[in-house]
Amino acid sequence: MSKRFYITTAIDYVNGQPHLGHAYEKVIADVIARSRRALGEDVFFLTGLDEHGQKVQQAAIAEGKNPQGYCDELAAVWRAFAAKLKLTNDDFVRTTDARHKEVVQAILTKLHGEGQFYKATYEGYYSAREESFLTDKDRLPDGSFPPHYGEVVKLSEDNWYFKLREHQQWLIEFIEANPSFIQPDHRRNEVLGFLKNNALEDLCITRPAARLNWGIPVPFDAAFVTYVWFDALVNYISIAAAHGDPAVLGALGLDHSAFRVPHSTFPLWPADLHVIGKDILKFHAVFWPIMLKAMGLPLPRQLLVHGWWQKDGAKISKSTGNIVDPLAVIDEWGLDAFRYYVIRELDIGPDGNWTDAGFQSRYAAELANGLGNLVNRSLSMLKRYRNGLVPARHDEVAADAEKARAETIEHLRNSELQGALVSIWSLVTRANQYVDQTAPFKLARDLNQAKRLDEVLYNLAETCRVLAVLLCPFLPDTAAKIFAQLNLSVAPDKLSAAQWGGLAAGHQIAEPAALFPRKDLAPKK
RNA sequence: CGCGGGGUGGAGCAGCCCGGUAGCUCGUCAGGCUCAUAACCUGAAGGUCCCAGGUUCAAAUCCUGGCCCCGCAACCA
Repeated sequence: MSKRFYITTAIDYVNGQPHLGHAYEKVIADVIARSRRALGEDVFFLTGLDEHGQKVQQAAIAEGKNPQGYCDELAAVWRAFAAKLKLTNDDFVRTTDARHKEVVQAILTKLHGEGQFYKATYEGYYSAREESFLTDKDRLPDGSFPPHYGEVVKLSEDNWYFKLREHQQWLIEFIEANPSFIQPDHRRNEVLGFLKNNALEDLCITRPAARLNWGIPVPFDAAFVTYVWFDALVNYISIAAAHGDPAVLGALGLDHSAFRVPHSTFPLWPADLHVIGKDILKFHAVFWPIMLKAMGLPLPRQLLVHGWWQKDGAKISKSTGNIVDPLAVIDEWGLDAFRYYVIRELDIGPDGNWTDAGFQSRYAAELANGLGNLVNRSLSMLKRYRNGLVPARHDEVAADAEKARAETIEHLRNSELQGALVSIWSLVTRANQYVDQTAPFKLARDLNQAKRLDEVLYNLAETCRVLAVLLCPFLPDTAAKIFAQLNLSVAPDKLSAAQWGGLAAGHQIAEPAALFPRKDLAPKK
């Protein structure tokens, strides 16, 4: 079996409810996953949850639950969230999965055996209330610690460390030699600047079990559990191993029979794309490559780093209530409208600004009046003037459709999702102009123009079909509706199907219906 | 001098790397059309491209200095 296109999202920390930022990242990854399938590739799309750590343990206790039960409940919420977004993920990892723990422990055992870790004592100021060490950055200008930390005491603690330091130069050279490894470019420059101007500290990879027991036990030292990065980041390869990836299994000396998977080989690693937010860039661009190098595994091909959303020009914050609830938006406006807005409004990289007015504007102008109205008017005329029977093929709009298809494919190959939508909409605009220029509603009144009317109606109907194919990765529900209205039982989800001329003469279409119902403009609330 | 992003017609953005007619969406105004979800199409008005220097035949774009916003460093993608 040839290697699949392996794409991941960050795994979310199961410490609350999903919000806009989570939804955004998942939609990006899903559109890319669907695009790659549409381009004919085998895809493996992984998302999931990070469930260990102090905050989860505390939250569980605060609710009178055991941590696993607490995680199980939230995992159900997050799985439902993924389903609501219609993510086409092939697996859903939880870091409390036995399959994941097994790989984490195998890695720790291997690297420990190779002398990659050492134990050291850390001495610092410890806040019992926050259960964390404080640094000088936490101090107030007068040198004291803010009162919300409670009593701060000097404490020393043993932990295990991973030798990051010695790989610094290698990593700089790698990133410089592989400009596409971190995208967009300014994020790469940011990492290089950091690496060139700072000496890496070795990475603390444990927490004393006495202080934190909700974690994966360190196999060579029972007094410790694994601390976040050797747990969370590893999900990208633990799940590959669990599916029988030969590269990971081989590097770790594991046997695929441990995972009871049917595949003898299931090549996934290296990942083609890690989709992440800018906040975790350092961990993915610095810690993760060095961890992989130590394990003897190749690095992922690309980190695609997206920005953050603001709402109405201000930071999104639970505490101030300045939030966007993706589930509420989806319930009110539909999933595709949500997916469209976040991809169309904000290019992958910069920060963006969610406004309800902007959302409604794009819904009305681009979805309802642009795409929706085009499909509706095109199919309505075909229905009215030709009883819904597709006329003989005619190629007047073929060149424009082909241009949109070629541009869209090029954008999708480069994960330029916003650009792809712009290209698709250029065809929507072109088709609406075409209606105006050819005026089929006038041709219909003149029996001598019957042939010309046939030509125009074919061009419009076929354009609708091409649009539906191009939209599949972005707006799966809408694409399906257009196919249904065209009475095409099999949704052609491959971009090759967007080639002009797919509708057969004499084909009977179904009933047209509004794709994006107009909303009363009266603002709610 | 902690790091990073940004300041472009009324609003939101693209263009900047690789100088050469300032572009897009929304809004406004005028016209056209009536197939369609009061949708669609055409045209117009509207800009000191933050400021000041510099380089250049030519600067939104390159260089220097300054001003101002916003993130990260604090639960959060």
